[in-house]
Amino acid sequence: MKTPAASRKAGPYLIQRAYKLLFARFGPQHWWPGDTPFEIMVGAILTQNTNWRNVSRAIDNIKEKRLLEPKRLYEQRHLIPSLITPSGFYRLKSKRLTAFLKYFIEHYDADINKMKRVPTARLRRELLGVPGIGHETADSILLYAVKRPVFVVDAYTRRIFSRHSLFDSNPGYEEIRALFERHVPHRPKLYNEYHALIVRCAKEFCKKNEPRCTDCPLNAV
DNA sequence: TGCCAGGCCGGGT
DNA sequence: ACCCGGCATGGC
Repeated sequence: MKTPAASRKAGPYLIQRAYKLLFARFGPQHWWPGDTPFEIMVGAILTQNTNWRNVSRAIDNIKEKRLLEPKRLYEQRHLIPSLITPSGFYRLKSKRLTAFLKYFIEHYDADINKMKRVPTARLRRELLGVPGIGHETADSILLYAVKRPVFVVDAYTRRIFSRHSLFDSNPGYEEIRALFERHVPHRPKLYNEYHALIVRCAKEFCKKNEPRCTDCPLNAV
């Protein structure tokens, strides 16, 4: 029985302590920014490697045209590129969003409650099968729209935990996810908050161009 | 001004 | 199994 590389340093104690430090500093983050499950799914796709401010504009454009509804948006999919232009990579993302809409409509009649009857592992496989949906997007949808206890790994997670030497190797996505899910109780609310806190901390204290991290609460880990 | 932002995919080694 | 370039807009 060998210990996975990613967990050599970050055992249960560190993972839980990091959460407590982040929560103590920042408090609840009230994520995901979006009102309905469908809005969250759209946002998850549009925010790929993109600032949320730009994504927010794109979603506002969709709302203005009363198209933030799966079947209507799919019927009017020729409008998607112009609506989501502000979110960047708009030709690419139009295809990805359209592919997701098609999947959501054909498999679940665009009904989140039908989706909620499917076990997490199978849903993840299905989502990963949609072209343009990768690990992070799939898991964001699973956690924030379907409310499953899934740890979402993103660039911020890697940066924060590497910079504070909590990983001693360069673990892959699934390795990191398994590590956190092993040590965080399986409650969606907790995974929601943990991911949101990591993003908050990374934006404020753990920026890419400032390797210093002054005042970062995780300096105390 | 150049770098960055809540990735993913396809092609090359 | 990695590593890289492409994809695009808007803020600082």
